[in-house]
Amino acid sequence: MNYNTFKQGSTLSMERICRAIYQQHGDTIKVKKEAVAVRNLITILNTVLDFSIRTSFDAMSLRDLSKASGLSMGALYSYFSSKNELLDMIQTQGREIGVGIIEAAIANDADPASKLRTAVRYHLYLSEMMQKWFYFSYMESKNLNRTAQKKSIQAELYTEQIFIDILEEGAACGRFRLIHATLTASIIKAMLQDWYLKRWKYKRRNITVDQYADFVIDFIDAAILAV
Amino acid sequence: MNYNTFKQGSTLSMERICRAIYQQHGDTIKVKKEAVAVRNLITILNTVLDFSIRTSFDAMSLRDLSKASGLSMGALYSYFSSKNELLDMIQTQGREIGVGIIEAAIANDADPASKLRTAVRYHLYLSEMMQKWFYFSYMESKNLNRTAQKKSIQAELYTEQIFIDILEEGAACGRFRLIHATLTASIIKAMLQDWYLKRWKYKRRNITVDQYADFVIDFIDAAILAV
DNA sequence: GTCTATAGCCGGATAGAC
DNA sequence: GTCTATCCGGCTATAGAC
Repeated sequence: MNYNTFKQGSTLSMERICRAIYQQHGDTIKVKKEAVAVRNLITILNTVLDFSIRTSFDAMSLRDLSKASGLSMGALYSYFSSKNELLDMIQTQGREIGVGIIEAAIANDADPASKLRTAVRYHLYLSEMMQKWFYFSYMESKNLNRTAQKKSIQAELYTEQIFIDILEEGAACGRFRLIHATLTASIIKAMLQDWYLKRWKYKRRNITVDQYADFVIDFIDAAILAV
Repeated sequence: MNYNTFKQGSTLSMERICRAIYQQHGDTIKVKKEAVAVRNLITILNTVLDFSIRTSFDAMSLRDLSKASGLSMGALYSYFSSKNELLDMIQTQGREIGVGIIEAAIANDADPASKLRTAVRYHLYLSEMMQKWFYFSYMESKNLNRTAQKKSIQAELYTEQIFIDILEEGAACGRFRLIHATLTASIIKAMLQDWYLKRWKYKRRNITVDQYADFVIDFIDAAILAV
């Protein structure tokens, strides 16, 4: 499996995500023609995600968004009822992206070591394909209200748990040397996050996601496989 | 070396840092009595750093800062000439913290493996002691203007280079197995950053910085030491 | 559905009293 | 040195025309 194969086999797309958003927000989105709504949602969200990467959601005024997306202030407000709802919308959807994809990928694998490699690789490929979303989820979670922030924390802990489970399974059957599963999962997550948080660095150095994945997997293998 | 020893031997303190800031900003800081100025700077900076951790610098209004610090708007403006200058001031000072400390710690060590362990440990201890500053440097660097942002990037690459050098030295003399030095340094940095970016997580799990340091060092050793 | 115009508010910054 | 009072620009959000 390499990134191109992964990408071509994936059904994820901005179109799909925005259609999902449209269907889940039938009450607040005032535009009734699905085709129009989805088209504009794609424009809006792409613009917001780009702003977030270049500066931040907070620093983006709705006038900025209006200008950059080509939609008027009035038009924007028929897709969300406040700037904060727009933030929530993207955060919530961002969290759902890929839930299930990694679990499905590792489901049919009996060997913990191979399971771990697959989980790492799929996570990296997913974050490569959906980088803007992952970046936004990480960097813009601070401005959320308390309940939304709790959800964000739970999502972080949930994906970490996937790694903890694999690590404990591997330790139990002697495939991994005895290591602190929770701490190991934490730093694995840190390595995965670095890929989408510091894309500028890896781009500048011409590191591809395949190289990064191979490297991280080798590094983890060396650190935890039983001898 | 453990964290307590490190902490007690360190001369770093809010007082020292603020005195340095006061001396470097003699032109913009209108308050002439050093004792008064330093005392208020400590209050101001502590308040700002706390805001950054709880929400963000952007989300903090100067009225918020005024209320929380107990200083009036007018008083605040005798310590900086604009909100943006306040940001720059903290960023610049934050970057200087600990430059030299890590280099000094590893200077007298001949063995690359031991050098690497020391660099990791000192970096973690330093970021533990100065967590607010490290957090601020990382999270609030996006709002900087272009020149300040370049400096921030250079600082990131500079500390990374320390690790690259150690890794290449160790690979050259056969102490480390052949690994991609730049990528290895990157993920080591990611592990170090996780400590101060996700303090809430480690606190919740009762992981101390000593435990984290021991763990990370062991993990890296296992991954890169030649067999 | 989308636009323009504008209400109403909030935040950064300053002037001048004490 | 520090305060209060105030200016003014830019922001979110809405009203109403097309």
